[in-house]
Amino acid sequence: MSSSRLQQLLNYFEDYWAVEESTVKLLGTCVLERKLKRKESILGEGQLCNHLTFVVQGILKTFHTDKNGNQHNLQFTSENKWVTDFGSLYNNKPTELCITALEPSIVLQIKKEDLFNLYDNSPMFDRNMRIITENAFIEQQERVLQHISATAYERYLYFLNKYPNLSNRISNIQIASYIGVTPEFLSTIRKKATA
Amino acid sequence: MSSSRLQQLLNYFEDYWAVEESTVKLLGTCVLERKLKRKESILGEGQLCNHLTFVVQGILKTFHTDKNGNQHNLQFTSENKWVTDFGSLYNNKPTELCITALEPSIVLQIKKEDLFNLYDNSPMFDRNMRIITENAFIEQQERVLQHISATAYERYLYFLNKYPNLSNRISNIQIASYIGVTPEFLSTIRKKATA
DNA sequence: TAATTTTCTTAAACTATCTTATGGTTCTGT
DNA sequence: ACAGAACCATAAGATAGTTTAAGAAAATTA
Repeated sequence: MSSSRLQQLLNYFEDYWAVEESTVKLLGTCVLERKLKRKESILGEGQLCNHLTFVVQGILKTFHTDKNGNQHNLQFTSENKWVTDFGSLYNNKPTELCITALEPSIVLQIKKEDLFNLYDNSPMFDRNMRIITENAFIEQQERVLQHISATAYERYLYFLNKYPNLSNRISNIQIASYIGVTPEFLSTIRKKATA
Repeated sequence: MSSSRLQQLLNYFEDYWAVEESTVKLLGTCVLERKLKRKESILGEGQLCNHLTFVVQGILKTFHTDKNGNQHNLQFTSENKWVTDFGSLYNNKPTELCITALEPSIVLQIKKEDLFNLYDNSPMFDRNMRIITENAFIEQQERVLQHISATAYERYLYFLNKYPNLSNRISNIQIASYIGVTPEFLSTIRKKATA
């Protein structure tokens, strides 16, 4: 795979801690590169999630399809962010989520076994993943708070403010699904927002 | 402090991994016990969160007060669960949350400095906290999914099903605040649920 | 145990959000 | 560059949830 993409991952880690040479080597041997077309998935409903995925370029959406066939976006993952289904990855349970590229994308993936190996061989890698997960938790908690306390209009403004670059790259249908309203209602919200 | 309460914490950890003797000692020196009356708080809005807290007995609620003075419950923490404000704890930011006892409670607390010390001296403790955080993340993600895809009635049934013991100990006002509706509307939901 | 506070319910009017439908616009793959 | 698909706006009628108010039941405190 392109060494520049591995380098992007290493640069990312270096923002958190001084990566040991042994860990750099380990990553070099186990990191897999994958290119995705628009609409291509790296995880589908009912499958086992076997990878931790780092987005080098592009945007992925993580969504759930309910019993009526409606999709609900849990998360967008863009450059230098991680995505996986922890529940499926750690508990060997078939996933109820689907992870799909919204744009042509490039990702790096670490297989489950290799991930556990990294945890065991690099306490700093382990710690780093704890910190990343803590930050992800804070973000989810903030989202829950919004849903129990804010109106759809406020949630939309918050999204625009927090992800200004994403809102230009993602269709309103995807954004509507993320903030939890119908595309039609987002349309009326947008009129109000620009008035 | 009562050694039986420290023992409860150690038993909890032993479910995850074989705790090293050195870590047991460290915990013995740094774990603080605190008794809480009903309505007493361990964290108030605007303060810095300096502790990780383990509930030995009782129930705590973590809530946010919005600009209109309304409270919104993010989390209930009962026996053998952890609670803290990660955002405030790690980033030294004043918290926007409040953590308050719903019942007379007993908690064990680890100060921030002691927590970091534990992370450094026990990679297994560090790892354990990663796993606990991952599980907390999964739970929050499930909540977000519910709010973007399920109706208040469905969220209530889910809560009853997931926390059957909590729903008997907590007032409906607190539950309404947790699932994100007014107490009045929860009342109409309940009528439907028992019909 | 009595007094006080908190909780739960009901109902009516009101607001936010959804559903369905229609038509024009903009993307996307070939 | 074209054809098909996906996207966006608008509007009217339906549903979900809130607000306000008031009274009864239950829990807490003195």
